[in-house]
Amino acid sequence: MQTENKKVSDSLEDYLETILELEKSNKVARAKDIAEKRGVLRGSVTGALKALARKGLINYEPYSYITLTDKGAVIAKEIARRHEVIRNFLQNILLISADEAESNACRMEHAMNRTAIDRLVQFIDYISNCPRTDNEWLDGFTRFFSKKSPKEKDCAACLNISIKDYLK
Amino acid sequence: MQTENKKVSDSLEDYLETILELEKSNKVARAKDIAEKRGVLRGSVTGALKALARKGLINYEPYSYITLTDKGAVIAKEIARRHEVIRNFLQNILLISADEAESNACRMEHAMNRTAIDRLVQFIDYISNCPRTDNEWLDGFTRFFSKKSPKEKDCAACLNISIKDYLK
DNA sequence: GTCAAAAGTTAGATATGACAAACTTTATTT
DNA sequence: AAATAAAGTTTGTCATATCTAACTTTTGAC
Repeated sequence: MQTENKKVSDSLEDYLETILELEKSNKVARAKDIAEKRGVLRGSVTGALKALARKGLINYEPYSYITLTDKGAVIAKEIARRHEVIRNFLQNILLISADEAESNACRMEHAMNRTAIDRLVQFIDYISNCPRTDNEWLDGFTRFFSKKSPKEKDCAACLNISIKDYLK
Repeated sequence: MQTENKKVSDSLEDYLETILELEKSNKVARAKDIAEKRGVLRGSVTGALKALARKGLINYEPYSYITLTDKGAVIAKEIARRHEVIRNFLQNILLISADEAESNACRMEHAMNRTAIDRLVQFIDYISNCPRTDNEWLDGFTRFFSKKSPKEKDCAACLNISIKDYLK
């Protein structure tokens, strides 16, 4: 099977991600479920499946169910990882609503490359582990963008809370 | 002039952004310069210009130079703002190289909506103003992802530096 | 086992966006 | 002002991605 190695389009990346999700929930993916999840018609799915099969990313024969090849699974998991990292950042650090975080992540996952995602992971990790950026700090961000308290309070006192917490 | 109000595609958004940049540097945009900046052929630009004119986003007559309409300028500036916010975040907070920050921002600017961008602006603002997340903290992030010092030092001492700085 | 429904495929249409190459208009050189 | 170069346009082609509607295969109810 001669596989095409050209870049996978955003659309095909989405199909791979959807197939991975269906494999997880249903063992196997069917065209109808892919169409439903992606919000396209069944007819559109067939073309995408042919393209993915040509590239060696899915196991597919007409009228069969669909599974990811090893190569396809690598890409699907990478996209799913990006999605989750971005969603988590938007929702838990930027404190954006779940819906908005989800829809932005869906688009951003195709726009950020590995370098950017990996560094974002480290950034989230750093924020989560550095005592400076603890819950006090995140709560401060909520106040900051809610403008509930336009003037900031005593920052030294705030910092001291974290020192005490850390020393405990 | 009957203008189409459908959503502006990523590609057309890029054209608007490019035209804005050329207006800034050259007063006016010409097809050849747009083609160069966007890395497409001159022939491709003509089609895009027609589409933008149909939507009432640029002033354009065949063989003329190009300027943004008020409506086009609003969109162009919004895209340029997104680009700059994202680039700044990637480069100055995530500490990604200028090149990588730029190329990621180019793609992400189409993927993030206003809600996400506005909150990111506030986040950058908060980081820049909270004494907890000062230069000490950013330096710590560099060490963190460089793994130059796998074990963290005394966090209480580190926090104290910021308190002293803040009280000065 | 038959047959209808569900799932899947095919074919033709539309829309976008880019390319190449020929062609036209505008600008520049002399 | 004519010739030439540069800029802009047109036309035809290609690739992607979707839809609609007709058609085929598979599945499940009976």
